[in-house]
Amino acid sequence: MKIASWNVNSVKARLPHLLAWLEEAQPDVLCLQETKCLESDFPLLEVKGLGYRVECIGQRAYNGVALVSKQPALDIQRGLPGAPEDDQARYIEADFGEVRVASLYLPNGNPSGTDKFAYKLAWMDRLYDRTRELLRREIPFVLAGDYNIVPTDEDVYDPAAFRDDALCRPESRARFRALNWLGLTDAYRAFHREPHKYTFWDYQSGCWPRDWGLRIDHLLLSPHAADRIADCDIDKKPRGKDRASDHTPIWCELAA
DNA sequence: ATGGTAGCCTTGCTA
Repeated sequence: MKIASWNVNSVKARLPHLLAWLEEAQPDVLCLQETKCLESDFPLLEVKGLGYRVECIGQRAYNGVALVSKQPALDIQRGLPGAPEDDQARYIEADFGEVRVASLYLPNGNPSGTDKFAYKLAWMDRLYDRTRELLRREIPFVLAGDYNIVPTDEDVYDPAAFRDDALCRPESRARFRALNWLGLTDAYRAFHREPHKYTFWDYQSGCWPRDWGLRIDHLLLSPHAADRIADCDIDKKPRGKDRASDHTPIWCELAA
């Protein structure tokens, strides 16, 4: 079972690249972030034309997450529990066979020290609580998405320049570590130890051609899912296309 | 030299 995650930075602007990647990579479940459209505006027909189903939550212009899958999504959870007043479209979770998959778009949180940063930390606390609830069920699950967290200084091209960035702040990293210490596995790091491997390259300043990137898109696996992991990698090809997203897909393969 | 780019249905905000 192949599970992937990709922040597409507008599903409508990225539709040709999305369709091409689905055809080529053939994921069983693809988690999308920053779809940037209402659910009613998601390009369903084109995606369904490739044999995929879509479950999504959206809002106008910002955020938006989706689960694109070959088999139907069951027991769908829309939104991250714990804050009924939070109307940002950043979390959706569902069962695909016996594996539960979440597509999450964690708040960026910049600038550090503002209400946006506080929202990021509070959102991470809610994700921690949700993860504990899922672990209690003792099922295989994958938390996939744009975490907006650079786990260590080996995951950013210029650690000094990003020291005070919300993606690198100690408060952000501590919460990401706490999540991992619940017993989750960073799928990429289970297969690749080399530093300075990235999933995001800013549009500005020639970051892509210089390989100035960040590793901020992650697949975190529950123990039962980690037992089955067969492979994981970052697919850099989509980032090199014209009119690319600033993120590129990451995927993992779980043995049957 | 505090720049640069992309996407939003915007005239600034978010990233």
